[in-house]
Amino acid sequence: MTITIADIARIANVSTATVSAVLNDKPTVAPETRTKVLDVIKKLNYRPSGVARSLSSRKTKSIGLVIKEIDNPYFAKVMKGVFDASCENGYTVLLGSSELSPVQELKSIETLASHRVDGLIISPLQNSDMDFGYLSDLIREKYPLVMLGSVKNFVTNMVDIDNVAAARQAVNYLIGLGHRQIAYFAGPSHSAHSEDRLLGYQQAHIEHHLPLRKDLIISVGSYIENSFEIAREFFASTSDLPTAIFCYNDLVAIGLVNALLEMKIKVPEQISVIGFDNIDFCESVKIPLTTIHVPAYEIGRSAAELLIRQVENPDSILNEKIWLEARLVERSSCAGVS
Amino acid sequence: MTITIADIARIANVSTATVSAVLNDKPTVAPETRTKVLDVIKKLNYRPSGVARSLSSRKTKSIGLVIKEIDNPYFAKVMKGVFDASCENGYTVLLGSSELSPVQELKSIETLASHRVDGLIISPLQNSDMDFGYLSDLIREKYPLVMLGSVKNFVTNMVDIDNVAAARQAVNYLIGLGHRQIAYFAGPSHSAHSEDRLLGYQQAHIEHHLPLRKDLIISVGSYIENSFEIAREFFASTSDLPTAIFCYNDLVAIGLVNALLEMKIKVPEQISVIGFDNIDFCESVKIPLTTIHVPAYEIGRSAAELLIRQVENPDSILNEKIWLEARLVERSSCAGVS
DNA sequence: CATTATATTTGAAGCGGTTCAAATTATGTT
DNA sequence: AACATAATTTGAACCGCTTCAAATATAATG
Repeated sequence: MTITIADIARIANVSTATVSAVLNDKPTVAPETRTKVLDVIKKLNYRPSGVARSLSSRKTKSIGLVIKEIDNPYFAKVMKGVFDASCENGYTVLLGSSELSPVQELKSIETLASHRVDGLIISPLQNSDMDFGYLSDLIREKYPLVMLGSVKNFVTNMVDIDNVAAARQAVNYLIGLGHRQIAYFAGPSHSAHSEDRLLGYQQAHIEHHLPLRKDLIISVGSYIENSFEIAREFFASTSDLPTAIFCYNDLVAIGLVNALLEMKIKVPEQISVIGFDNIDFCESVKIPLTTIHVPAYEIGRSAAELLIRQVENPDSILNEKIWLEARLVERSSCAGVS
Repeated sequence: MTITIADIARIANVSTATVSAVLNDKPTVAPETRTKVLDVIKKLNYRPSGVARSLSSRKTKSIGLVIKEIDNPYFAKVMKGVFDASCENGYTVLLGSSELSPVQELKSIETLASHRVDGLIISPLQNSDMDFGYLSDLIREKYPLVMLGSVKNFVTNMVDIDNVAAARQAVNYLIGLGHRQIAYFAGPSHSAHSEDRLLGYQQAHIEHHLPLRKDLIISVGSYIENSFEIAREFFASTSDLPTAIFCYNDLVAIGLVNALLEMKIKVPEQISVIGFDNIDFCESVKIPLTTIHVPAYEIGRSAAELLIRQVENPDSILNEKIWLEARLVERSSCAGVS
C-alpha cells in the first residue's frame, strides 16, 4: 500500500542502500544517480517512514514536552518557544501535560518515553525527589532531560527563573509601598513554583522583621474561577484584612481582582494586588496588573535548544543550569498605603 | 544498551513471541508464564519500544494536531480537548502549527505525516482547494483526517461551528441594537474562518438592506497588539466613524477596546464592540466583552474522538460533518444607539 | 494406553529504513 | 594494455517488535 524505499530502488534501478544514501545527502552518490532517484521519489510522492528510520537510526527527531496546564497562557508561551526552537532544528514535539495531577505527570512521561522521544522537557509538578522514581531512572540512564524548574537533589539540566528571588522582589515592592499585611494566594498543591514563591514571600517578611501570619497564606489553585471563588469566601470570613496580596500567578490575580471589584473593594486604593508571569492579558484587564515578568517564551526556547544540543552531542554537560531574568512590571494594581 | 524484548525472553526463558503475547494481553498465554514474564519485565524496568512496535504493527498510537497559533487562548482550549480525548484513548498528540503561514502549515503536515501519525486534525489556514495539493493526496489515500473548519470541495471529516451563521447572528444583534454603520475587523489573510465571518457580516447587511461599505472592512490580524495599532490608525484617519465593530476574534476586540479607551472613546456608549470565541478573559477585561461563544474544547474533543473512531474503524464514514453550536454571550461592550 | 482435541509456545519472516564491508565501475598512470 | 587508485554501488545484517503457521505440551476420551 504505502510506498517504500524498496519500490523506489526497484523503479530507479538501484539498491535500497543507494536510495538511502540520496535520502540522507551522502556525498558519495553520483550526481546522475541522485537526480534519477530524486525523480522517482518525486514522481511517486514518496515520503520515507520516520518510524522505520527511527528504529534503525535510534533517533526519532522528536522531543517530549510535559507541561502542567495546556490551557494556561503562560504555558502557551513556553510551548511556542519549545515549538519554534524544535522546528528550526528539525524536531517534532510530542505533547504531554500533567494537568496538575502527579499521576498523570508520570503517565505522560512514560508515554513519551515509550515513544522514544530523543529527549524530554518537563515542567515538574513536585520538587521532592521522593516522587521522582521514574525521573531518577531517566537521569541514571542519561536520558536527555531539561527541567523547567529545579528539582531538589537532581543532577540534571534546568532552565528557569529564580522564583524565590522574584517572589522576594515582588513582596519587597509591596513592603516598600508601605504594606505590612500581605497575603499570599498560593497555587495548586504539589506546585514547586508555588512553594518557591512562598519561600520568597517569607524571606521578604523575615528581611523586614514582619510577622508571618499563617492565616494570610491561602491556597487557591491556578485558574481565574478558583481564585474568584476563594477570594469571595476569604473576604467574607476574615475581619483582619491584608492591604496587599501577592498572587501565585496572573490568573489568580485576575480572579482575585474580579472578586474584589465585585465586592466593591477598590484596587489598588484599598487593596493592592500583584501577579506573576506577565501574561499578555495583564494590560487589558480591568485594573492593569502589576506583576513579575517571566520570560516564558525564552524559557521554552532555551530549554529546547539546550535539550537538542544535549541530544546531538551526548558527551556535553548534563548538568547545565540556565537562570533567566525575571523583572517587576509596574502597572496599576498596586499603590502605597496611606 | 536499552533492554529489548529479546532480553526479557532470554531471562524469562521463553520466546520473544511469548513476551510479545503477554505485552499485548493475548489470552493464549498460560497464567504462570504470564506472571513469570511480567516479573522479569518489572525487574528490568522494561518498556517496549513504541517505535519498533509501530513499525511492525503499522500503528503509531499517535495523532497530529495542526493549529494556527500556539499562543492563542482559543487554540489552547482546542488543544486541551484534543489532548484529553487522545489520552483517554491511549493516543499521543504530536503538535504542529502553521503560525499563520501557509508554507509552515504544509511543512507541519508533512512532518507529522512522515512521523506516520495515525491521523491528522487540521485547523486549515486557507479554504481554497488550490492550496491543498498535499491534502488531496492524503484524502485520496484515505489518510484519517479531521478538519477544524470546512474546506471547499473536499470530502472529508469536519467539525466546526457554522461561522457564517454565527457571524450573521452577531451582526444582526448589532443591527437589532440600532446600529447602521458596522465595521468588520478582519483576521489574518488566508484565514478561512475570517472569510466565513465576513460572509456572515455581509449576509446580515444584505438581509437588512444595509449598504456594504468597503472602507468598513479592515484587515487587522489576530493579536491584541495588531488590533490596537491598526485601530489607532483607523480612527485617526477616518471621519465617518462606525457605531459598532464586529471583530474576527476576542483578541482583536480586546486590542480594539484598549485603543478606543486610550483615545477616550467610550465603549459601548460611543462605539459597540463584539468579539468572537469567548475566551476566558472576556469577563475580566476592561469592558467585559460581548461575544460569540465557540465551544473550542468540545471542538477539539469531538475532532479527536471522530478521528480515533476513524482510525480504529477504517471502514467507517469518511465524510462526517459535525456542526457544534455557537451562541451569543451578552456582556457590556455593546449598547443600543440613541 | 493410544488417540484426538485443546491449550501453549515458538521459529522465522516481515515492517521500512540504515550501515558498512566488499564488490563493481570509472579514472589515471606508466 | 595492464595495474593501481579513486569513485560508486550494493548485499545483507541489523533495529525491536508483531504475527501466524507449525510444533509441542497437556487434557480429555474411548
